[in-house]
Amino acid sequence: MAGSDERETRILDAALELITHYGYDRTPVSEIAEKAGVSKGAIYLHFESKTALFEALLNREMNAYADDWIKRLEADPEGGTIGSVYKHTLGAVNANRFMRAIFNQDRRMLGKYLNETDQMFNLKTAIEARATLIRRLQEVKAVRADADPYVVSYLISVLVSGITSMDAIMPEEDIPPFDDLLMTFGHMVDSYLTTDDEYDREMGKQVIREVVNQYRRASTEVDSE
Amino acid sequence: MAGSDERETRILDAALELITHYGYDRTPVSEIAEKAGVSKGAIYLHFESKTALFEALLNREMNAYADDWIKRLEADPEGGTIGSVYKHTLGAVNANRFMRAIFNQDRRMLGKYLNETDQMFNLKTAIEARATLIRRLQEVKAVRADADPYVVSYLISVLVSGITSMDAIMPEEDIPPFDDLLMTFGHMVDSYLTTDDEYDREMGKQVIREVVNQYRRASTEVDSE
DNA sequence: TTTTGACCAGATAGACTATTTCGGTCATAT
DNA sequence: ATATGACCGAAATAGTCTATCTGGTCAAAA
Repeated sequence: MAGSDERETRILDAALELITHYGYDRTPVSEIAEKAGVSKGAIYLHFESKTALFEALLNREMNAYADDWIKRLEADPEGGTIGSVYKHTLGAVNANRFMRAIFNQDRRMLGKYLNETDQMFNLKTAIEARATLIRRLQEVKAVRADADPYVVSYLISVLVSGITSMDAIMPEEDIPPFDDLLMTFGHMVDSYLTTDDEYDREMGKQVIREVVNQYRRASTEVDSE
Repeated sequence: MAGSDERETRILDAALELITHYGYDRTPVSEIAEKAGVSKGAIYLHFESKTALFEALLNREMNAYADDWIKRLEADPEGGTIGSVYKHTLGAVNANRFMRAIFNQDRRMLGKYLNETDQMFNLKTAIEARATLIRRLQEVKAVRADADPYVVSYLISVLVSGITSMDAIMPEEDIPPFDDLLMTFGHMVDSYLTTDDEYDREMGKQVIREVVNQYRRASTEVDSE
């Protein structure tokens, strides 16, 4: 299977563009095929169903999002605090229209897929993953101990969701520049969660680096499976 | 006009119950009349149009919400910080289903009213009002100077909106208890914004008390106009 | 004067049909 | 083997007509 992988990519590319533009419901498989330059039947050689195709796309974009997140984190010279982790989470989510729709469970774009009984993406899982990081940072005293990890993680998720979807509620021109939101958001999280102790903060950075590396390893495994 | 005021109240009560339950579009004036125990014509003696009725209700609920907010603030022994102000904002919004829909611009409940070109409620105005308080607190150094009032106010509004509407996106059982959210939210805002200096904090409490009193006076004026 | 409810024009919902579109399959061609 | 596109049944959509309902008015009753 030489060009097969490349073709699958082309199909997913086509699906991504059409779905982000017209939404899941209004994107027929036939048009995905046309845009990808293959026959409709060929699509069913790669994917079991439209739902499966969509979930493959979701999987790919999820990894792309994670890679972007890591890249942002590593590029940040001041990165390493919990605030920066979430700051770049927010940045990465915002940069990917598809993932934005996923995190916000946007009906406009995801349409009938949201009716599927067991979606592969689950908000609670995402919140819990973030909570785990907070918990580990608490263990090394890089995050204040009296914060409830799940509650904090939930609030941060609310913020990420809210910030990346306020344009649906409010005219664009009343929304502050995204970079300002990013910065303030990071400061807010940091000043609430990060401890004052220099030593503990360094430990925190290490933990975050560990988690990032784990994440990177996990995502490359998935890619080559 | 003796019982007229009382009747207007009854009409608004009926409208509130029907609209919060069925939404603006699916609540006919005739049903409001029936529930209020008056004729349909009578409603048009009190209000120019369905829209005007709705806005009268909005006005009333806005004041009720403000009163509730003040009551919560005053009942809080630790109240007085900016965090407590927003904590009780969140509490008051959450307690009023109607205001929740307003702050979140909920299409389900507000229906065609959202198409009205100039609604009396404007999110930007609300955000700017909150920003003004932050600005005044900065003047007396009760709030850190490097925070951009509009951006901070915007983020807080996103949180308030998000927290009171996540149930649309997420199953109830995955959402932390509201009181936990309230507390953490308050702490977060405080630890980011409130300064360490004891004296400045006292000044801050005074400013907040002033604003609250102004607010109370303004709202009673409206009530008796 | 105050209140009512019959009344109106326009909007909405419902029923029903005709047509198109869609996800998915499979005989055929390459 | 691999890929195609005509084809299928189911479902959505568009179109049409009708009956009901809605916001708002106003002559008449209280």
